[in-house]
Amino acid sequence: MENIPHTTRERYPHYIRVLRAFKSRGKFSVTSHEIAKEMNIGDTSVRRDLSFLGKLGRQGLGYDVDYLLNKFMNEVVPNEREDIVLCGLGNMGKALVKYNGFADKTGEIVAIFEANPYLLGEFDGIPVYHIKEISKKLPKEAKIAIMAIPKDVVNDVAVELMQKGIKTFINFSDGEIRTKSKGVVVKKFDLVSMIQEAIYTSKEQPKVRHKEEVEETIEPVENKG
Amino acid sequence: MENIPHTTRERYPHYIRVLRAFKSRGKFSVTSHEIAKEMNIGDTSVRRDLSFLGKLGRQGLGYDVDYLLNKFMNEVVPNEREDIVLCGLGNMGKALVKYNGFADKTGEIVAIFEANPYLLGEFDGIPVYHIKEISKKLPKEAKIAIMAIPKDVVNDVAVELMQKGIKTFINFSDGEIRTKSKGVVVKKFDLVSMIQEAIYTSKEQPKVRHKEEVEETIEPVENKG
DNA sequence: AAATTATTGTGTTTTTTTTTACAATAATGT
DNA sequence: ACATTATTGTAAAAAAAAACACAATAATTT
Repeated sequence: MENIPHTTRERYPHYIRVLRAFKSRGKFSVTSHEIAKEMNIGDTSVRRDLSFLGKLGRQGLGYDVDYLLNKFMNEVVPNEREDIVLCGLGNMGKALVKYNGFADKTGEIVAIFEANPYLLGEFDGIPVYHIKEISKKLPKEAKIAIMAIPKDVVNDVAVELMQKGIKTFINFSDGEIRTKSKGVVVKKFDLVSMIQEAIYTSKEQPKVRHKEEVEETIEPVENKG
Repeated sequence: MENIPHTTRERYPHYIRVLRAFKSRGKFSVTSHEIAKEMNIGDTSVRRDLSFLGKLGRQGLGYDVDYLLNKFMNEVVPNEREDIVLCGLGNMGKALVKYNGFADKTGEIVAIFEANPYLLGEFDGIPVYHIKEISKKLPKEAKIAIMAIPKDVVNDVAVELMQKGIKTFINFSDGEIRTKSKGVVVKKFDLVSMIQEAIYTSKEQPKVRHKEEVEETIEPVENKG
């Protein structure tokens, strides 16, 4: 778990996601090629990425989905599990709480801070405190904050959180977190950049690597229901 | 605009974001070093990235923020401007519409499709149609869809959209878009992966490249208000 | 006006990442 | 049981990206 290349580590969370998807489709076994296709990378990269966690596959066969998921959940995720606080319970905040219950996956939202007094109390089982109470109510172990508050207050609130020990911010606000102390990581969620990246990708000429192996991924369109 | 490296192109949207942030702070001029710090990359990378768009800076001085932004808005963005449709007007859908008005930036949400009949009509000035009316009401020029509908229907709706010509999906649903025809790009928004990536980044030992140039970015904490 | 300092743009080198190539192995068909 | 096919894991090569190094140039200081 030490000398794993940066790009590989960045991909690990996405392996978990696609493996879950395979599992939910009822797939028990999966090949590097199938994973690669789903992740838009080469199959050798998949095999190399996985090889850092041991010899997980079976030659000629592929990988067992459950085994792989277990490996990830036991060796990759636990080191990374953290308590999370959410600031802001507007549309975005609510959507994030309900998003897909990541409690079992990467950590848990343990507290919500919100300015509107009518929203205080509890939401989805999580305590909702007033935003002015951060210094009193911030759970000691929390190291991550998700910011979903208006742009004019996001930096001030972030500063307060930093002073209480928050090191990682995921910023859904349209404002910027400018003040950064050492060791603080800010990940900005930016829909505009996201859309533009998607457009770039879609306009890029498909890399015809390998040989002539341009594959149709289209499945017969089954209209259920 | 042709032989620009992949990583550079991926970063361009983020330059726009960072430059906007500098501008809103009242900065007129900016150095590659400052941009680099904000983007967590090296300053040489910044200069090289920008050099693909021409000689934009002034030696000894830096770059003019407005000039740079103009360059991006005129040469990078226009080629990438697209009409967008949104599926789903729940918490996430509403949050996305209100997010930060990207109409002037990367494209515009031109139609919303939603299953709940009480929400039909209009939201934030954008027409809201019933999800069953996609084939009738989908704007012809739309090539991008943002999916914010429940997991059990996201693939079916996506298939319908593909058949009407949508090529790029940004998937906020917790369900997967499995069916993919050729040329279709699906960008999955996954909070779990996002948080895990952020944690990885924050745990990584800071790359002390350059010399001993570990900088404190902390600004004096001014508590306004 | 000369020296100093700051900073770009780019040729070159280094590092990182991806791809190719293939031996090893496992199942399947004949 | 032998050939064929599928697929992993990894060494080696190639490609891509990042960093170094520095000439060129612009402002500022002395």
